Amino acid sequence: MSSTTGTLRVAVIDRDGAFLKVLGNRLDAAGWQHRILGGLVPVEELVAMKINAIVLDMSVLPPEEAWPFLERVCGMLPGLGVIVCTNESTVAQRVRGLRLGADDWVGKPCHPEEVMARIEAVVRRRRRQSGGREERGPLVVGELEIRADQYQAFVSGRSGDLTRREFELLQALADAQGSVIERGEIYRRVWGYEMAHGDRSVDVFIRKLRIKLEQLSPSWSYIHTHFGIGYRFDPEPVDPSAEAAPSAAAVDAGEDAEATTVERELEPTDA
Amino acid sequence: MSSTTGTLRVAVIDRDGAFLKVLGNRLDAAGWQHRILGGLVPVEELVAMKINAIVLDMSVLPPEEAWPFLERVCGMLPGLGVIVCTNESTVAQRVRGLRLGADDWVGKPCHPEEVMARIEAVVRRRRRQSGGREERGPLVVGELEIRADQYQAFVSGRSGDLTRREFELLQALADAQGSVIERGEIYRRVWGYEMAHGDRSVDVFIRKLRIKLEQLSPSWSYIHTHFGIGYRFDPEPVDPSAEAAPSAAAVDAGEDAEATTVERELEPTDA
DNA sequence: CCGCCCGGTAACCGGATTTTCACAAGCCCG
DNA sequence: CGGGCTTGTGAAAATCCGGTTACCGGGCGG
Repeated sequence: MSSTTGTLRVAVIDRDGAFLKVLGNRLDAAGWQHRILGGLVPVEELVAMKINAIVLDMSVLPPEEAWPFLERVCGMLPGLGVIVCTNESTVAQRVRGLRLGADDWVGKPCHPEEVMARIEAVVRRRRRQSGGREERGPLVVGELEIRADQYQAFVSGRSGDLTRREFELLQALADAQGSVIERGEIYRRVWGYEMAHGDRSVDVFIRKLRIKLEQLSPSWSYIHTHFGIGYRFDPEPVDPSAEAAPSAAAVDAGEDAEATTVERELEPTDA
Repeated sequence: MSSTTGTLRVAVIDRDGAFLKVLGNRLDAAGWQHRILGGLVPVEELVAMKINAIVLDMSVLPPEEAWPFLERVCGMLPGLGVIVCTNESTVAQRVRGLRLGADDWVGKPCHPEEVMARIEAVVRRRRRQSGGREERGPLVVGELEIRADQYQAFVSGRSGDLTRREFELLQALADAQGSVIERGEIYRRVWGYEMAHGDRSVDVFIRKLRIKLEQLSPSWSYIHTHFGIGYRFDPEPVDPSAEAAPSAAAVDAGEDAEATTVERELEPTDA
């Protein structure tokens, strides 16, 4: 379950040193990003933080501000998971908090692991209902537009006709923005399990993808090979002068001009 | 806040008479429909009940069945709010339950009002993203008019004679406006629970729907297949010329010739 | 009790996609 | 400059997928 959660961004509004310390450690251990806030924070700041959830101790807020703050937060950030984690409380207070929009209410003292499990539960539910993918705006790199909601890449509205695997591969590469990924890692991310020794699937799909990307956007080069390591995704304009002459020689040596991608402007050179 | 909740359907699996009585009263008072279940219930039955949330006392289940049951319920009904409400429990148990998919875990004794507030909180998370469109006006796409209040689609007043499932499928597709939806997601939205591996129901109903939509509005194409992924709903006028004269298509291929792969062996054809 | 409607399942088929192979081409290092 | 290992290529072989049709069984109204 937790594996599906991925990395979360959490804000904690509290002042209880011991609790903060131990919770902080756990959050770090889980790889979640977190930020401690000492008290009342403008809601706009929370918005800017792009967090998935907030853990709030009502008692650190000035009493007359606590409820309005909770209401404001829940109202302004409907997608945010709100877990109130506070000392003793009455049923009425808990009901009030939950009705105001809090997602959960835990009494202190509480185990940080449970707090995290509750955060997960809250975020999980929120994500599920959104159908999994929604806030993933189209990613634009070079001339390419990668649209997760379409499982497809486009250039000026033109579809790349990528198959599912090709698209997932593209996405995995693009997600790494600029860094080299090893084959094994690519395989794990796209295929979902460990690559068998000697499997060339990644290479083959890299090729298919390159072909389709070049058809789509011939003046850019997107996938770069790192010998002995893997591949790197990085859009860069291709330099036309460099390859015009040499490539022409290589190509016309063979016979299969049409089989591969395109008849470029290698023509001009010798024609 | 509670005003937005509307009427909910809740199942309670418990045997604590006093608790059931007082909770039942509150549920009635709130106008929520509820059903008391004495113990282990086949998940299929829960599916058929179309409930929004379930309140579960783990201790009424045989100990070796409790966790698997919780897991099964959460796995099969991802949209269902699951509130575990049980006697004493350890942190580890609560964490386990929450990680297994439970949305909340309350210890007994607890105030029924709080249980209800927690149900609301859980269900609220669920509805938020889905847009809570109750008063969905007739949706018009292409020639089609989708009327939720009639469970039916029309073209210039003529009914499509869609069955309930067909209509729900259409609606689910249309709600996604333009995005590709995976089969599993479609199934989840229309059937309400997790699709079993190898289930072809979606495909078959897509076909039935396509047939009826085509009868209704032959000059439009609404449902598009995305191989290996799912379907996309997007009304577009069908191109009559395309199929009328296939030979013509080949000739005028000039426009998108390079868009698709097209390894054209230019010479063989007429040479 | 009969038949029809509707949802759901099984199976077949053709086409799309993925995997696997064999070999050519490249890169690195000594 | 040559060998050894890595990557690019092309295509065949193996799978996977979706379209379609037939059929089964429950619910319902006559």
